[in-house]
Amino acid sequence: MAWFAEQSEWMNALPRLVWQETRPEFEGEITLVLFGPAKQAGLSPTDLAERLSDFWPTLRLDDGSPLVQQAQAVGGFLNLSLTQPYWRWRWSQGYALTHGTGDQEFKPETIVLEYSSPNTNKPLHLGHVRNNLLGDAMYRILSSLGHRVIRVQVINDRGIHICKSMLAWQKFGQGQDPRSAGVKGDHWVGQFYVEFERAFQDQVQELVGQGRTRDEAENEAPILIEAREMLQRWEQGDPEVVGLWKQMNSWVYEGFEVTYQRLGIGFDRNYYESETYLLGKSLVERGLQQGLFRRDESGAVWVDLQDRGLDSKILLRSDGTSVYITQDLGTAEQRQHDWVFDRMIYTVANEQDYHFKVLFAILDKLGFPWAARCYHLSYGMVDLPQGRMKSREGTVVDADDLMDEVQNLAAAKLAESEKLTHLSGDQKNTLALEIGLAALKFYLLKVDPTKRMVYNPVEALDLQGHTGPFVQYAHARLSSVLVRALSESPQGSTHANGLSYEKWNATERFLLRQFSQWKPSVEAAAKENNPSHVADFAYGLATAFNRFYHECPVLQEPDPEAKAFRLALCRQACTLLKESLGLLGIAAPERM
RNA sequence: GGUCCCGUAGCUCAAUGGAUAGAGCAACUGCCUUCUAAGCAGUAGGUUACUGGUUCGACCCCAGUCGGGAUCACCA
Repeated sequence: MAWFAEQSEWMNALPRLVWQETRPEFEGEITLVLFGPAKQAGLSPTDLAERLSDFWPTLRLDDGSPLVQQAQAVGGFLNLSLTQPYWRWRWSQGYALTHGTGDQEFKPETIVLEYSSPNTNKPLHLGHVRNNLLGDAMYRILSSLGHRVIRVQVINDRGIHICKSMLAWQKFGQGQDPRSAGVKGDHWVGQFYVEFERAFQDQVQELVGQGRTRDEAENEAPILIEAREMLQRWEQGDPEVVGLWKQMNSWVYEGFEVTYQRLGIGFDRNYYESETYLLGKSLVERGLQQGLFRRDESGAVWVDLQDRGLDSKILLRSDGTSVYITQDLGTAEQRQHDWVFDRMIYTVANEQDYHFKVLFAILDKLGFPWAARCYHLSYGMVDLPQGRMKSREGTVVDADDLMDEVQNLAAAKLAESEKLTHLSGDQKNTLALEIGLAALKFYLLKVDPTKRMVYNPVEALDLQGHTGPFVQYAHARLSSVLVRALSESPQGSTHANGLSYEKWNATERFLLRQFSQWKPSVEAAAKENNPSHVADFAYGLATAFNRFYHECPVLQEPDPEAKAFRLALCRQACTLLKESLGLLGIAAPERM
């Protein structure tokens, strides 16, 4: 709306003009909030509106037609109705994200985007699913605006946790593998992690029975000592242990890959902790030489961040081994080396807010100029209606089970429908997954990521109302109209834009107005790292279309101009629904 | 205890410091002989946790109180 300000010197003198969408209950499309400017000008809002009344008619489009049809002051608000020529012009400009007006200041960036990053001792669960969907949606949103986005994850493949699974497999696995046992690889390895914990707890109980304290028992349990020995042998490169480690991890990766594919997400590069932790150690050594860190009497290395309002943090243990944050330092530098990124985004749950403050502070202390361009995309935990997920109580929602559930529900709905009886079994399965995933993805993405949320299975599986399938359904109805139109008239009116039609009704105009929200919604989502703005757009457009569909016949419309106009509205609505769903990683089936 | 986050309809969530705080679910009314009823139209549901402050204007900003969560490991 820059052209308003450019038109008038004295309007330029009024700072901080606030524009907003006119609320539906008032006439007009765009509203100028007059309170602030009125105060600056020493006028009452009504007086200011009066002074402005001569101004609006002077605004013209390039072809000389008027821009503002009517300006109506209501209290401190000035509601402007824009002319049909404006909307027609706006529509003719198209709604593409990467072209068109206002792009002068846009600079494409190289963005490293980390998400998922699971441990390799357990299958993925609901929390990972929120993480994955957020990361995937941000990838799609940032890419759609023209950025180069590199999707990465860090694989925590090293450490005591994986040794526990390895040891339990040696003891209880009876030489079986996922294939022979008929279990998905990540679940298979997860089972042995649980087996380990069980055996460990049994041994602790026994030791406590023999008179040890719980702390002593937890330190002395033979199976834990064995696991620690295994970790040492791994660090020394013992071929047998390393071979087993590779085997276990490959089973996990196979399992993860199946889950990722079904969920529809992927990565451009994996960073393995086992490959970057040494790099982290050398960074710490360098900082030590530069006097940025200090070594205490026991030999442990610390960084003091009290000058930045943070505490001291250990970087290397007294035995010289690295801790969690050490590998993050190394991985970060490796990524800057690999991609020379402008920005790096870490999609990690908000329980690690402090960890990332510390990480970025250390990177800054080490003198990396890009440290300030690292960002923690922090998201809230997913709770169940009865509270937090707890593995001990068996309430963890498994990602694969979750997808089965949503697919089965959608399949049941399809089976009772009489619309799609001609589809094959495979086609129905694919469609059921697309619809089920739409429900799941939309449910998780429509919420502000920073907020803790509740996953209620009953609501998440809903296919009606404020849901993904609702939006898909609008798209399917549109597709159906467009297919029929095409078969009616293969080259004819389907390509006319209907722009000469002038008798728009309120419903048509409202639908057209929605289109203009597309780019602002995507830009807001990118700026705030919040895909819910895109979900909002999709839902709002679907709602506007449903009303239009109900009130305005398209194919039966006798007036050819009106029909062509409505068909053009349908084509645009269909495209934008599909694209907005696409940015959320949701399929847009043509029938359902 | 220190630090950080959160508290909006019965439930789940919206609302760049702006108009009468909006949706969906659940409840209740209507609408399929008409392009897909996974839809549309409507009714009902609120002291935005509480108390002050700033402002022409506060769910939003500030202070305090209460309630919930996270974090403060030589765990990852």
